[in-house]
Amino acid sequence: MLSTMTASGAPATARHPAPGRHSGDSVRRLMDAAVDAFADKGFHATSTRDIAARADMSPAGVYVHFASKQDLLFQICQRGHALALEIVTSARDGAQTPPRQLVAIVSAFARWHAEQFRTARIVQYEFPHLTSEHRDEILAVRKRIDAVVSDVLLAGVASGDFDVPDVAMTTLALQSLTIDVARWYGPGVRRTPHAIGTAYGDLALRLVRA
Amino acid sequence: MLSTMTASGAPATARHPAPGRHSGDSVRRLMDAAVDAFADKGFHATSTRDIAARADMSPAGVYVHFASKQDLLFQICQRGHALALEIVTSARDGAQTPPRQLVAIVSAFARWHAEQFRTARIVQYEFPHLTSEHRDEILAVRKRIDAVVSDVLLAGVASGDFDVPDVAMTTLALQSLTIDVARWYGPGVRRTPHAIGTAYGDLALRLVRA
DNA sequence: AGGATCACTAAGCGCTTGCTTAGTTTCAAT
DNA sequence: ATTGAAACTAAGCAAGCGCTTAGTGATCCT
Repeated sequence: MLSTMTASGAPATARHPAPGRHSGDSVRRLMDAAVDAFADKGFHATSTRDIAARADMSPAGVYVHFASKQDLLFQICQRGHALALEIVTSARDGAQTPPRQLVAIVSAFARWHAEQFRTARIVQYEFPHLTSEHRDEILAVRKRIDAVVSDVLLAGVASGDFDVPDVAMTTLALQSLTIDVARWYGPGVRRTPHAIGTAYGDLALRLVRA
Repeated sequence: MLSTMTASGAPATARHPAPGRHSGDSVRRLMDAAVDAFADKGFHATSTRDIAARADMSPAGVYVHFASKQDLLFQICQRGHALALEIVTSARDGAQTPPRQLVAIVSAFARWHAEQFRTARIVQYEFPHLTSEHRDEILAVRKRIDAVVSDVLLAGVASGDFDVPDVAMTTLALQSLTIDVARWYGPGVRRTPHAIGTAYGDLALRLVRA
């Protein structure tokens, strides 16, 4: 994993993926630190010195592993979107009928947005700050996530399980429901991510009048 | 120094601005400029020079009318939240039964989030960057908006019009639906704000199984 | 042992930031 | 005509920004 494709001729990952040393550890610590900082204060309000300090490193240490602050955001977004797509597709594949698939998708996705709300917040709200080149790459993954939901809706309409006058709009609404969890969820919310997932699965069924 | 005869905006000054000079015009131009900039790039990525330039003013001119960049954000948030509350309450007051009230509220609110998506984006996504003092003041208005929706749901459950197992969660979900419009709407979206409002009114009814 | 390569830091460069200061212009009220 | 207040600008300050450079010590490969 973590296939690093640095944009310019910047430092890439080691040729020897040697399991020795603790280099992979630093990459992980830096990404975790950046996720926390970006989710907390936003990309532009976070300084590279802030990220370095959270990872117990000097400011220059960041640039051993990442080409730039933007590169950090990009790799977090990439990893987050890949994870989101995986969650949605495997939720769909774990159920057979469209109604069950819809519930599985929405509840798993809502749960993820609560459990990993810091990553999800970056994925949903900070990714527009990427350069257009990187943004386009991410947008392609988002389209695939969208298509998974949309296809289940279409299948449900075809099978007569769903009553949906406007599939595109309902897809958007379902996404809104789950995505917005990352905005309002945080430490201090009394509901568990699991309970949120269950409740949102029910709400999704109501939206399609199953 | 050419700015005395700027050809931007309205052609002529007001005939008789009774209360105080033509300062209200500059305040408005600055707030409009800030709304555009904040919505486009985010609060922290926007410089005061950027705002000043969009308002055809020198960087120092901003500080004649606003104490700081944060003050600008605060006043935009304040005005935006006041407007949002007004839209929601007047939508409720324009209808009699809970189902009609719910449709009126959700469709008006969704429509506003599309029509004024720049202001709405700041209201929903940039206000956390306020200082905690200012943030608390804004949060009080948000609670009142929430209460309007929640009360209609409770009334509908009491009257037997709605079937809602968890009023708090459904209130949250209804807010998510409308708020998220500000995230995805923008120039280029083919649906009109009015059509979005109508569609979202229908979705709201489905959520409460009316 | 010697050399290359790595992760990492101290110091700092050039630039932009939010905001201030000192001064000019405009204009209503004297 | 003079005053006084207000709107506005040119210039610039201190601080913080992203990122680079030069160098250090540890580890690996002959």
